[in-house]
Amino acid sequence: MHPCQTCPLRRHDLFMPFSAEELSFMMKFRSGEVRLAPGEVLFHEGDESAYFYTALEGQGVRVKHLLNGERQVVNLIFPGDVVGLQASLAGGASSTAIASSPMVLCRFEKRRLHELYCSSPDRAYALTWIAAVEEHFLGETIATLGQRDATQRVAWALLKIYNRLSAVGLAQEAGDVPLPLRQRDLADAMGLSLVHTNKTLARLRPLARWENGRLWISDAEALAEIAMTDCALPPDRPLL
Amino acid sequence: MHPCQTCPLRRHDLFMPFSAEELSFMMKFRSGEVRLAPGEVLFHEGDESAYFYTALEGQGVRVKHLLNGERQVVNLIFPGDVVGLQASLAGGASSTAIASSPMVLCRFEKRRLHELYCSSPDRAYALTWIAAVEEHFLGETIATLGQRDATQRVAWALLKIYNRLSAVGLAQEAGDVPLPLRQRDLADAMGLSLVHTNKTLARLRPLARWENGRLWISDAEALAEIAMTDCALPPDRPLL
DNA sequence: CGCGGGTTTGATCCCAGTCAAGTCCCGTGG
DNA sequence: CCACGGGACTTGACTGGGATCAAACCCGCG
Repeated sequence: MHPCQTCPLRRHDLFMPFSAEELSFMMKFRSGEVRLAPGEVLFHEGDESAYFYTALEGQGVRVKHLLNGERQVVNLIFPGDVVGLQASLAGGASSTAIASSPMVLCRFEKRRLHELYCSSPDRAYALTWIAAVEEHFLGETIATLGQRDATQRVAWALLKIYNRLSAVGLAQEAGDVPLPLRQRDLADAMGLSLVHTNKTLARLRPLARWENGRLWISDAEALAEIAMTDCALPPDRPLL
Repeated sequence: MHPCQTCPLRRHDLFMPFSAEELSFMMKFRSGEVRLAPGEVLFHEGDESAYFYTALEGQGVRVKHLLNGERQVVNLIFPGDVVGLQASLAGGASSTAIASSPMVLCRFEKRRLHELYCSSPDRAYALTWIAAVEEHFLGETIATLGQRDATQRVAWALLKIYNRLSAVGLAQEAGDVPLPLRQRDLADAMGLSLVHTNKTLARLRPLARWENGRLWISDAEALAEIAMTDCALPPDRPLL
């Protein structure tokens, strides 16, 4: 019994793809469990994988490599996330999945996906829903990379990460969440240099501290103010 | 009979979500046709739309608005694209869809989506597939915004646009494709200022020209060289 | 003819990338 | 036990790509 089946999973803030009920249903389709040590690779970009996964424990990153050797972290992998579904469907993984901390994942066979679509339309619908949520998030990331400066990007990322992790019950009493990544990972995710990311984190220190693999948010309001999350309505449109 | 039903639709370069056969099947589920004039809005971000669409003719953009008034163009809308599926599923549109040229779209009811999932698993599978492809593309966009400089971004965008449009048969004899957008749109898509986008386009003029709403590519190879599309394999991994 | 939206070009400034040290910490081996 | 080395983090100095400001220019249109 994994923590993710016992902790109160909710579709919180569009961040929790699977409910506990859904997860347990999916368990019938599981084809094994995968355990990764930090730095181990789940799949490489370009791989035509026969599997996709849901993350149960630990954290990782999905990265794309460019010809010049640069890395872009496309997304972080947290407990509850579905990983590699895109790769299974769209003919080859578009990114490499790497564990940042020890991970446990549940493995499913792409082959049986079609079976799932036939036998359980509701679950199939849920899978499409998950893809849609992912798409929503990637859109937000694009807006962040395209329009916000370094301070806003980092504030946005820290808030997103904190909310996502506390939504799956990983927040401790003291209000801190585990975040076993390197600053290099955050830098590559936000399209900033390592050095500048570091300096930005230093400036935000009064509002949020990230040390020893744990993240504290002391002033979420101020962070949100800085991050300037997108407005739901276009400026010229009357507010209701 | 719309051009998109007659022209040879293929799943080309991951860019053509619907085959002609699939499209005609979906036609049974259509609930009407939408025509938009340039500048008209299909849906606003935040809207809880009861519909989603496939684009048949014309082009448009999907934009996110930020609190400071900035715009981010998340994606372009071309004939064959599915629009608003994400909005239908993930509870509210994450972006605003606006027509750049006169558009014709086919409208579907979100309500009947579930029906589709029950009656035709294959089509349901195709829908998830479409979402996965979209996710793939957004990931590439993230890598572009995060890691590439202005010249690379513009070269990448022009190539993508050209390939996408010629894949749906919109290329003329002379090799030009229609691109009725403003430079402002490309700038907002690539996270660059309008001024700098313009200067970059000027520098790329020998390789690609974009005038009067039409785009010519004269040296695709050189453009690809500049764009440095992502490598399928991570650098440290043996090639096979 | 004048107006407004889109495009072009030049001049200036600043955010963030790059280079280069230096610190802290932990694991390894003499 | 301490010396050494390597990896992550920190900090300062310098530079440059792209943002910003400003002013034309080029249409189509009322």
